[in-house]
Amino acid sequence: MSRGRANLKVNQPGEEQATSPSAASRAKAKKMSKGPSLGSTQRIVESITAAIVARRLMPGTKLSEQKIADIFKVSRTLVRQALNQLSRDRLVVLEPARGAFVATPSVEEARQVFEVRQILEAALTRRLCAVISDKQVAELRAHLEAERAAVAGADVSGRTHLLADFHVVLAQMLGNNVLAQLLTDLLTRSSLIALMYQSSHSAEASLAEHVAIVDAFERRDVKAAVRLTIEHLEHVEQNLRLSPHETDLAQVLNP
Amino acid sequence: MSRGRANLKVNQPGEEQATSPSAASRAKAKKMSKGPSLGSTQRIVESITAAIVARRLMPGTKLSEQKIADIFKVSRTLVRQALNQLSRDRLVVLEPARGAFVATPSVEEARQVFEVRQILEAALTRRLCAVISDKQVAELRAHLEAERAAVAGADVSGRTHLLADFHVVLAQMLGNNVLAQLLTDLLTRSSLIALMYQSSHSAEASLAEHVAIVDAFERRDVKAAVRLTIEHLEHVEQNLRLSPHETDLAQVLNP
DNA sequence: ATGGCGTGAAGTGTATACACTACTGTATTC
DNA sequence: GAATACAGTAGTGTATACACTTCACGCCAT
Repeated sequence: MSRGRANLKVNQPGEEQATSPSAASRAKAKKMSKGPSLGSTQRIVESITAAIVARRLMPGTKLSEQKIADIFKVSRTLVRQALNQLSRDRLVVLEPARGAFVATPSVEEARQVFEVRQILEAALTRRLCAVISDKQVAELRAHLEAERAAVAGADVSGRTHLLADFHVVLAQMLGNNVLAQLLTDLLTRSSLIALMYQSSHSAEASLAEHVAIVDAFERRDVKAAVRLTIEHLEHVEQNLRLSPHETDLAQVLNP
Repeated sequence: MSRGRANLKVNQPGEEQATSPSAASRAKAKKMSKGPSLGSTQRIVESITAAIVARRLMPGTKLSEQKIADIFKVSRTLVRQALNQLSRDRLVVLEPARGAFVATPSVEEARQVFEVRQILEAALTRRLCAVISDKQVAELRAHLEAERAAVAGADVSGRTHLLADFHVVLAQMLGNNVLAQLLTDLLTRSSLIALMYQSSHSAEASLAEHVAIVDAFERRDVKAAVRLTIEHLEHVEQNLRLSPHETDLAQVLNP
């Protein structure tokens, strides 16, 4: 279960297509058939990201370059590229001459991430509510149905992904790829934060709140939609065990 | 001037310190004296960033790995790392098997960047206005004085940097490093956009608007501060020559 | 017994070497 | 004469090799 096609694409649902029009047209003009060329290093990034979000790599874990290189059957060069990329996403921390470690976001950082999310998503909701179409509401309904199925099932990884994806879908509906990309990064960090501080916010509660938000969208009730969005984020944040588990040290070491 | 402390820190004014408490304490506990280790590849990133913002590297310019490696007297390895990092910052575009080019942000991307900036900075202004101290207002006054000096002088690069830095300083005053970092990235992209679409927004006008915003801060006038911030960004955006100069091709080739 | 110091191994940081892809210029054919 | 095919070349993509830092174990001294 280590290699193969185990990567389930946790990170960018929107990908970063069309950074520049020339690049897009050029890529489209040539061959868009061959797949493996795009992402030999990307594959590693996505696998590690998936492993972190799926709690198979705990915060603080050392990521040895050579070990990862052996696992993926590539050289350290590509692994280093992947780790650098993950470092930019704040999922791993690079300590000079010491190595790469799964990030251990601080309480303060967690607070800041959620503050920025609240800012971005409140504005996003406000703007989207003004321009959303019936068809897009229907798409959201479909997404909620997928969430419902995942929550009902036992696929923890897929559930987490879908619940987070809801917010990204909103950004994409606004048509702002820059915002969508930013939000994607913040959501990935949120996932790491949630698992590190053992969020007690149940998936059912998140789903219910998503439903309420979509209901507000359908009514074009801007006030309610924004309020529900803010409250949703507050609920998620408040259900974090926001005490640095230095306390674990006293708890773990009892005879 | 190759190594040592020659890096003039163009990009992150806040740096990314204290990503995790353990990392911070560890770095502090050991030796915080030796400097050169931090940034052999960072130096290249900052130099290229500075060159782009200073209009010494025009959009679309190819960045050959070997040439850059020769210039900085390093191997292609470090240059590739730097280009990857710049790619993540959207300052350069990496085309597979073709090379790295200075990014040519589309009109649509420019619009999106400014939309996100408006969202973030409006909220930032609103929140900061509620908690800003007299001492911080004084700091802003000092920053404005530095801007005034730069605008009066002939240092185009420093002027651009200071005018952009104003917005980052606001974010730092809020104490939200995540927001500050996000805004830093967006401002760098804004600089590229501004030079690419030849902004006609004068430095004097920006400075005047910054002064008006700080005045509103001093009065704790939230409404006015937010309005002035939004208007400021709208002015900057509206003064862009928002027509992709593909027209240049027809304009340049007439007999 | 404890604390400082040197030596070794493991691992990161950088450089170099090789493989393979994409472009340029030339020759060939219709 | 124009378009296509082909070979050479420049440059990227990846792997490997080497240098240097860090950590750990052990030794010696206090």
